[in-house]
Amino acid sequence: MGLEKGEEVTEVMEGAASSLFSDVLWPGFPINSAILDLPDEAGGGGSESPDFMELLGLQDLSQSLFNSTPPIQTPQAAPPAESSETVNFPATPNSSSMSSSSTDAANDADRVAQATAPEAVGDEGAELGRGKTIRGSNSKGEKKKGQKRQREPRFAFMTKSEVDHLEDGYRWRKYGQKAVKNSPFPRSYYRCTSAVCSVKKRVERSCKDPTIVVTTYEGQHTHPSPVVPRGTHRYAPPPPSAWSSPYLPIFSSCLPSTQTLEFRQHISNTPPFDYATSFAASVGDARRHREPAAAAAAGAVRDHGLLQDLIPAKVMKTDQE
DNA sequence: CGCCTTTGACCGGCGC
DNA sequence: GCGCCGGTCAAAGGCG
Repeated sequence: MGLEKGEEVTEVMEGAASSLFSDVLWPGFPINSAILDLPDEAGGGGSESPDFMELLGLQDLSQSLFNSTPPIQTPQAAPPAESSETVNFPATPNSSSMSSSSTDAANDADRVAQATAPEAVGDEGAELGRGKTIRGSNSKGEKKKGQKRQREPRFAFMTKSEVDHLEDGYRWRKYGQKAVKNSPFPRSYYRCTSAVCSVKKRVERSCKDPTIVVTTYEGQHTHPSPVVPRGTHRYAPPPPSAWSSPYLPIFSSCLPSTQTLEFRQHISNTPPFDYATSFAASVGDARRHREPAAAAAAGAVRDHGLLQDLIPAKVMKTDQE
């Protein structure tokens, strides 16, 4: 199902409520990023989703983003070799900026809402599903008819990037890849490699704009984000408060009370807890096959003090109001 | 050797 | 009931 036109869109946050997030604003989050805070249950159903980007005025939003937000200049962050973009964001060395107007994203959000299997409730269920539970005898038996599984909070980032899998400080294991209908690009499925963590993420490219990567996180990391890379680099881990639940209430409080879609323009609204820190850490995980620039960039974005430099004064002002 | 990706198959939900 | 589609599993292979 997804968001139908005419369906309520409670929040298209363009500066409001930002103070809520100001203290947790991930300094490394791409300025030109769009965050799709996906409803827990958008209704499921039809795969043909409406263009909710359009619905939300994202098109205009993204345009204004690119037009009004000057490229963030960060002395530390050299443009990654992989990126041909000149507008780079320090926190995402392999991603340059963000925003999109693609219906692909809409589809994604829509699909996300309907996609996940209904058995697992919370981390436990999801993790069980990792094994045989889903296929096992109890998965069906435990599910009550007509009762859908509660989903993990999901959060979609649309990032303009040349690489599909954006480093976010966590270690992920790819467990699947599927061709997506109406899209020439496959969707990749990743799971956090931590045994105690069941966070998943999906990565796919927008069919409308192949330079845009839609990353959808599901679940909540139950461990510190900085999985120390096996490589040479490590970034400064976020404070414990950043990777445990404290931010969750904030996140939760922002979830629409009704089944609505919420689009957050991160400039004024932060991604929730570890999604933010996760991304903040992203560049840090330069692990293999990532350019050294990532490491440099990682160091560049740790300091919240840079926030002022990263966010246009205008935005900051808005943020404080 | 450990970890990761790839990839075909399988499963379940949903629409027709 | 059937078919489509998304999500997941797991074996095999690759890489450092």
